[in-house]
Amino acid sequence: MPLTAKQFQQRIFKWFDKYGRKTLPWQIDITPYRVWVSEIMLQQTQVTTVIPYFEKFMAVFPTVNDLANAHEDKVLELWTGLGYYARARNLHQAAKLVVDEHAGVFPTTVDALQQLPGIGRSTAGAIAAIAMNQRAAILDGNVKRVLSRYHAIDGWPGKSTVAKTLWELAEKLTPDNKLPEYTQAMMDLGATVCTRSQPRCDDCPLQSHCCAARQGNPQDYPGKKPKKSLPVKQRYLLMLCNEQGEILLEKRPAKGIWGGLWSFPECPLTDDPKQWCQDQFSANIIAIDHWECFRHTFSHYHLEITPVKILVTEWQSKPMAGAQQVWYDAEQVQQRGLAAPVKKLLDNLL
DNA sequence: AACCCGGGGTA
DNA sequence: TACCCAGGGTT
Repeated sequence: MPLTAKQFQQRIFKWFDKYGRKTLPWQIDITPYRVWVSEIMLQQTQVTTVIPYFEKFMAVFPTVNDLANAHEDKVLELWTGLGYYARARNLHQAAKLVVDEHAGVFPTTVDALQQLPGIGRSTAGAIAAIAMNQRAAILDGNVKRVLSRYHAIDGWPGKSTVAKTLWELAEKLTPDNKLPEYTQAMMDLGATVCTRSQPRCDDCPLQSHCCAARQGNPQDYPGKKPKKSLPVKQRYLLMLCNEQGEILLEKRPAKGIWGGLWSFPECPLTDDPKQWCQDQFSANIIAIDHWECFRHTFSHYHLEITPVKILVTEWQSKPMAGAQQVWYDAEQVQQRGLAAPVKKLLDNLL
């Protein structure tokens, strides 16, 4: 016989009292703003990575008002290295909406929260449950893993039928009280016991009623995403340096890869970077140095980057369509939002 | 190298 | 509804 919802919750609460995490930065001084920022950062990113970013972010933007009034460049700078930069742009946009359309007060229903950019069903549920003690379900990666094992639910949770089943389960098991504790407990259980590989079933409060544990194959749940082979793109990244020791960066368009971040000018591998540089910029090239090619992988393609360091004089910039280009010194470069490989190259350059 | 992740956008 | 897009870290 499966556990009733009440019995399930009792086991979860008892486990959380003993083993749950209670001193994460966003669990201290709980406010909707702090919970919201933490939940956005925790999408796609693990707790240990998020902590220093969260601390820095809160030091610079202590309130939603501070964030709303910030420049996007500053927000992206603080996001550098976290990835999925649309999260930062949505966060900034949502802060403006909270200030302009909700008088600086977070909406208090799941539906209203979900209207804000970057907040979907699970994140809305987490904010409502953790910061507002509302009866709202979450279904993040941890909870998907716990529930799909507990009920041996086959199939990849990215499929709508599987997601629907999991959401129904999550809603049914959500208690009426102590929502912050329950929500944190489910995430903690997935993060520390019901882990993706080598789950510690002997330490799990649900073991005796877990279908996957009984079958002896918890690692088979949740079902895996169907994989496809990734195409490879090749690019030169042109690290243009002038005689003042400055470096040319250009702001990327808001949409697409590395949206809104600062990067090096790119040229296709089919072109000669020296020729391309002269054509594009009417630059006088003093020295050119090809660095070793390396690979950066996105979720949908591999990018093979060949960095080329080019020392130029007699700079005549031809304005490129929509490209904002600026010469930065070593100091200023660090204060821009940068994609991880660009940051790595700049670190080597300086 | 394979795998994981919550939400936005589009056909 | 069913895809595609987006970037890091971990295993």
